[in-house]
Amino acid sequence: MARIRAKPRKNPRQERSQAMVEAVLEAAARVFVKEGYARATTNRIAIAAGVSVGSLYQYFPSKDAIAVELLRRYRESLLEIVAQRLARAGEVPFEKVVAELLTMLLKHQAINPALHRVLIEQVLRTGARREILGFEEKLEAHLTSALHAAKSRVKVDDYELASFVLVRVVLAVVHAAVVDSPRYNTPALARELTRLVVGYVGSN
Amino acid sequence: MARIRAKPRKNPRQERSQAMVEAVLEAAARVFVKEGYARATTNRIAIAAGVSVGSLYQYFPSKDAIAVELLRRYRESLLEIVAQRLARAGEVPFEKVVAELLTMLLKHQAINPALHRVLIEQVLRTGARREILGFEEKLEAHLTSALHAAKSRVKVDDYELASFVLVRVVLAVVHAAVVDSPRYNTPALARELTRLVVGYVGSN
Amino acid sequence: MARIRAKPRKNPRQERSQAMVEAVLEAAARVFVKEGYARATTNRIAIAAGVSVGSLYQYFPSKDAIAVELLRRYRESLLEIVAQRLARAGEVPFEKVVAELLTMLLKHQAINPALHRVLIEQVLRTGARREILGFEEKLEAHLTSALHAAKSRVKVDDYELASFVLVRVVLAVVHAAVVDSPRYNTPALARELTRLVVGYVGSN
Amino acid sequence: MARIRAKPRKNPRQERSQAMVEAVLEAAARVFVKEGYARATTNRIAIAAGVSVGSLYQYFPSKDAIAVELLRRYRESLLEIVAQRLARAGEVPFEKVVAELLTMLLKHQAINPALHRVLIEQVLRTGARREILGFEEKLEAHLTSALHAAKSRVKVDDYELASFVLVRVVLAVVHAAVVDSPRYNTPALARELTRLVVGYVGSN
DNA sequence: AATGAATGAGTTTTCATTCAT
DNA sequence: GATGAATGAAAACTCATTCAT
Repeated sequence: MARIRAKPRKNPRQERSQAMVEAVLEAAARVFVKEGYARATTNRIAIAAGVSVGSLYQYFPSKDAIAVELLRRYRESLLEIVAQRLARAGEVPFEKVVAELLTMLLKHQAINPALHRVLIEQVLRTGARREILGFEEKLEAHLTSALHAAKSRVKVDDYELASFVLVRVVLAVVHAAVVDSPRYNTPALARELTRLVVGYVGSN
Repeated sequence: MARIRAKPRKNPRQERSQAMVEAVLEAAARVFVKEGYARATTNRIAIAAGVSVGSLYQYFPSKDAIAVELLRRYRESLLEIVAQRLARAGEVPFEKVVAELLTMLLKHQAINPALHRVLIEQVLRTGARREILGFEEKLEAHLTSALHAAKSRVKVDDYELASFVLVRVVLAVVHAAVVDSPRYNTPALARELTRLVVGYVGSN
Repeated sequence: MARIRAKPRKNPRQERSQAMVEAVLEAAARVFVKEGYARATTNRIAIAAGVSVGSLYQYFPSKDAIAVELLRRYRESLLEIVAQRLARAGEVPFEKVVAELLTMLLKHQAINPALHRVLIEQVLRTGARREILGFEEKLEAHLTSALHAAKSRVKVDDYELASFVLVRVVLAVVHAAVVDSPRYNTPALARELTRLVVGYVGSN
Repeated sequence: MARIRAKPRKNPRQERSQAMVEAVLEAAARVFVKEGYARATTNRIAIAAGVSVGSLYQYFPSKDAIAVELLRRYRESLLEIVAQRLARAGEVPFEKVVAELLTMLLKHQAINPALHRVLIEQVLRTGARREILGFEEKLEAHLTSALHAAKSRVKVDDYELASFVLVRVVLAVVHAAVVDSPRYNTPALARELTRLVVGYVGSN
């Protein structure tokens, strides 16, 4: 009997592995946030993931490696989101891009600052700094490009400095609104931030 | 004739104790920043402070307690500085207050975001959340007052929302400039931020 | 044809765990007696047991827990022995039961008063008092029953008081003979004690 | 002005010292019983005694030394009491001596088995075994003498063995009644024990 | 002599990581 | 590969004892 699948299912091994990796990462994220990095023992993570410690170590060489991967993914997804929106900055009214981006971020679809906070210090101690760091810098680069693309509508002198400021500003407010003060996480905040940003980079 | 001490010697006990507490806190700050919280063992801190572990435990019941105290002091001093400057917001041109404040903060006289970063996650896991938390909220309260005082010159609708945004914005940029990207820690940044803030809260 | 295991192998996990628990308890008993409770560190016990400290803590949450379990077992086994002998008190001549019991105890098959002595003070400070305490009381209950069963041959008024006295008397003398003054641990002592007991509770 | 005291007051120094020693011993007894030997820190004892640790060490070279002295005194006083009563065994009806002695002991004027229990294990680990040990043996010696003195009225064969048994019997029951089961600490118990003892050593 | 802060060796305990099953 | 018991280095913390004041 012929197998019909066009795209043959992934090797069950790999599939299983992948599921395990995901399970561990999700569990780790939960445990890191709930217990803090120090109290999140590998055993606890393994249990939360429904696997054995041994299996955990099959896929991650160390506890830190889990943190690194978590941070990597977190940043990757954020970066992607932001880059996509900014890419349209040349075409669309600047204000709209900003408003959209902020609304998106504040919906914390992909944002988990509590996790981010737990991870950042640990990962900084790791050799993975290189790979991981430069997240804000990458965002800045995207923004600098976007500003250049919208040159005519923008009133900043130093594009890089402005990008630096803007990236930090937006991330900080978004993080704060998502993690510390959810009461401020409203459409009003998005409008306010948009006003701030537009007021800073340029009028129209 | 009895001799009257002009400067009555401080109680040597207290004086010595105080010196010890200070030594431990300073050493802890250094070690926390240099090694990270996890690797900053109480023994290491004690050695760095030039005292014995036992003495350390005489004054701090646990490693966490050191972190809590450090964070408390850090925030207290920052709060004081900011509150002082903001108190003059009614009299002086708004722009000037902002510029002064930012310049001050960026000179990181009293600012040590690296330490702050190390501490924040640890202390959040502690019972001291209550005492420690609410730092940003306090800043916000001061700022809200200042905005009210400068009502006529300010163009915001929601004073509290604006304070929330501004506090986070300024802290984030300042911290980033001090710890992540010292290359941006320039007078230009202070000017830029001033422009951002003034552009946001009001013209004159 | 399927092979049917006559002796289904015990779960290796459990088997191993059990062996470890036993090893730790035995080692702890030795070390407690030899070094005293205070000097019996968990590391010393672990080494004596031929396991790692970590393993020790896998099975016992603390040093005290080891002491508690040791005392529990000690008393359990003693209780069993005594209860068995006393159960026959109704059928057999009283004197014989007493003689047998004493002989048994004095042979210190199951008796280790040195250990008992080391443990008792420590365990009394523990939350385990409840579980552990009441050992003598249980013995008294057994004895009271036995005395009731032998009513006709017994000349005591207050069965409970008599049981209290007898239990303490016998335990004390046996312990003393085993641990303090082994020179008295002779058949003569068993005879003497029997005479004492029989003289006290009843003639025939 | 002449001082009139016939017995000049002790040197104030010595007096003070003596008071301090007593204070420490009393405090230590309390703390040992309440907290157990291990948890009874020298600082706690010093505080309980209302003196400084330094002063404590002025009079006792070590924590163990306190325990040793406490045990020494405890035994000394008990020994004295018992010896006094037993000395009259030749003159007075045996039953009366026993009854008196038991009544006295059970009134726990001078008896503190809880303390005794805490001390014994610790002191056994000390070099002071020699000085301290042999308490029961001394009691036995006194009793053996007393039995000899009352030879005609006594029906035991082996005086030493009988003394061994009796000392342990009485101490155990008294201790139990004082510390474990105060509900049995009644005149009835004294009568019962008297009956036991008299039944054992001899009729009249 | 009295004080109590300082000491640091020695404990208990944890937990990342390994490895026999 | 999966499992989870075993490991032991390393950490937090205690407390008997000392000693400068």
